[in-house]
Amino acid sequence: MNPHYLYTLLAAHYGELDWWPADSPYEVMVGAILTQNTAWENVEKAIANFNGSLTPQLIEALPIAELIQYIRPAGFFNQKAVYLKELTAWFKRYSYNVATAAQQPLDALRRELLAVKGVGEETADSVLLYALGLPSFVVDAYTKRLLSRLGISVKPTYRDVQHWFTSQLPREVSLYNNIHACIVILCKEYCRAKPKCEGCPMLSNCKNGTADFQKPERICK
DNA sequence: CGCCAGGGCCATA
DNA sequence: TATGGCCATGGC
Repeated sequence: MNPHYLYTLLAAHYGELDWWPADSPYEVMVGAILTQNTAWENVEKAIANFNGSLTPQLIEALPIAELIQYIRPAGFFNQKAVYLKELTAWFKRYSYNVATAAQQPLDALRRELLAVKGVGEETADSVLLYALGLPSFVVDAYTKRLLSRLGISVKPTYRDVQHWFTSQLPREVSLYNNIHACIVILCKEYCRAKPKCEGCPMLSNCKNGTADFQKPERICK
């Protein structure tokens, strides 16, 4: 199993996606913070509280106590309110303009983001890839779990998993975007902590968490 | 009732 | 550098 083949399998079922459930790049950034260890459905409730007026100007102006009320459904609201303020302050360096920000070198931007309180590796890469459109590969809990269930022996650290993909794939935004998108969509349905395997194109014999992915060769042609 | 969810910070060794 | 406790809501 290699990343190219894995992607072939995923794309065969989910196609070419241009993904991240948000209406604007800034909403991607907000979603990336709010979804930290949180069910996406709760993030949607929080974002809906802004009634379509979720802008960096609003978050900048909003007192923390009020911001907390907006994002309450997403949990961890005391810290996340601060994190949203911090990330928004970072974005302001580029006049709240993703095209301006994206002109900077990728590695410099990544270091900047990692220096923002509340932004770790996954959040940084999500912002770079899905908000700025830069080729930074995103690794999340689903990605690690998928590789584990596939029986792929990679040390489950962010760097090692990321390297497993990027060292063997072309450095392309659309490819990075689609791989992570397919993994999230597949895993939301079938690769939770307690897997639900009926109908999964890649799983078989899942019994109460001990399940493993079927040899993909036997599933996809 | 308990487990889980698209992490990250901070204290400690 | 590598663990462990902590943060909090809502769905099941």
